[in-house]
Amino acid sequence: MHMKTGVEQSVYAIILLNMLPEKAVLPGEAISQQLGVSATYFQKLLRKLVSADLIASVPGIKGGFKLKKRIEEIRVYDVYLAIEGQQTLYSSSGILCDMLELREEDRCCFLSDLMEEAENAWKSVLKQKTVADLAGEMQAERFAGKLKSLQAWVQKTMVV
Amino acid sequence: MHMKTGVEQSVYAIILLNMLPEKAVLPGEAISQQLGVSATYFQKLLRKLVSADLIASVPGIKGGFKLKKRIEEIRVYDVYLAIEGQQTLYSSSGILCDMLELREEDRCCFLSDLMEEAENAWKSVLKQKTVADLAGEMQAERFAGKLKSLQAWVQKTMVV
DNA sequence: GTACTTTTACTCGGATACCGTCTGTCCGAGTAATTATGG
DNA sequence: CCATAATTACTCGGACAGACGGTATCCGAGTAAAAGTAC
Repeated sequence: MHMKTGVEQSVYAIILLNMLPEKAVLPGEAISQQLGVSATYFQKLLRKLVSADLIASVPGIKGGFKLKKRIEEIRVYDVYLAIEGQQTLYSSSGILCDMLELREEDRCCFLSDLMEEAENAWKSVLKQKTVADLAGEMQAERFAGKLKSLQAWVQKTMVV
Repeated sequence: MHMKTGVEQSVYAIILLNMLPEKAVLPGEAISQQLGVSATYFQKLLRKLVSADLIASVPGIKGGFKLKKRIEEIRVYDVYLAIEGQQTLYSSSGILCDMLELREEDRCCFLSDLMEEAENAWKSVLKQKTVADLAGEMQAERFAGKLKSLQAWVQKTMVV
């Protein structure tokens, strides 16, 4: 039971894309290189973010990716959902029902109810925080220099 | 990202063991048979519950398992911890630190903090509910007959 | 110079392989009650 | 009848095989800008 690595990668990719000026895009390979992750695999994740309508893609030469929403409108939960899908953390295998030999209409699972409640508590934390909140925490004084380097890299690497 | 099936199995095994009279035990194979799960694999899970001090084992002929704690004192979280271990749901791969080229002492991850907060919210729900609470929900009128059958099976199957 | 073709560098989606973890099986060792054996 | 040995049915822990999902790679197809070509 472990979260996929793609969620972390996606969050920071979105923060990178947020440094782009209007109409500019970043190629997928450049992003993955900056993040230090597998290029071909990360492009699959980028496509998931496109499907989830968080980022937009531009095909062709001078193509790449850019934000579709403002990061203030992208909750961490949205990124999680885009990468992990909407399956629940827990799914009952129906042991209780089998033991009690319940009919179809009587099927129930007290454990499922509890797990659902727990999962909702978990999700609600992820829904309260936006990627903008995280980006804001990076504005601390001690990161200023490195942030500037990153922005310079974006300016240098972006196209159009 | 999915919870192991062993958690559900363990919870209902504990509820079964709770039907035992003092000093009686249930063999591992009988339990797994009642739950309808793989016998050899489930015995591994039972040993995890023993290690976690939730149940006690009696070796030798006429051996088996019985509760070590009262189910009022066993939180669903304890069962989860016994089966899944204490690893966190999320662990940072340090992408942010790598991008900002932070020194060892400056390492941080805002995402980790958020994920930890979310995980704590999730855990707290599982800590609030005991196995006794779940067993109590099974006392509903419509289950009375089947519960009695289960108890009869326990009486028939237990040893000592 | 303009219209057309070719090249280039991207995204897109599927097929496929790798690898770690969860699930499941098997075996030898330890344990304790029962049964068998010998005096 | 009593003490000892063998049998039996469990737990214990490790080794190992299989299934599955996350990770990673590769390829052909589509797309659009740029470069090249013909008139």
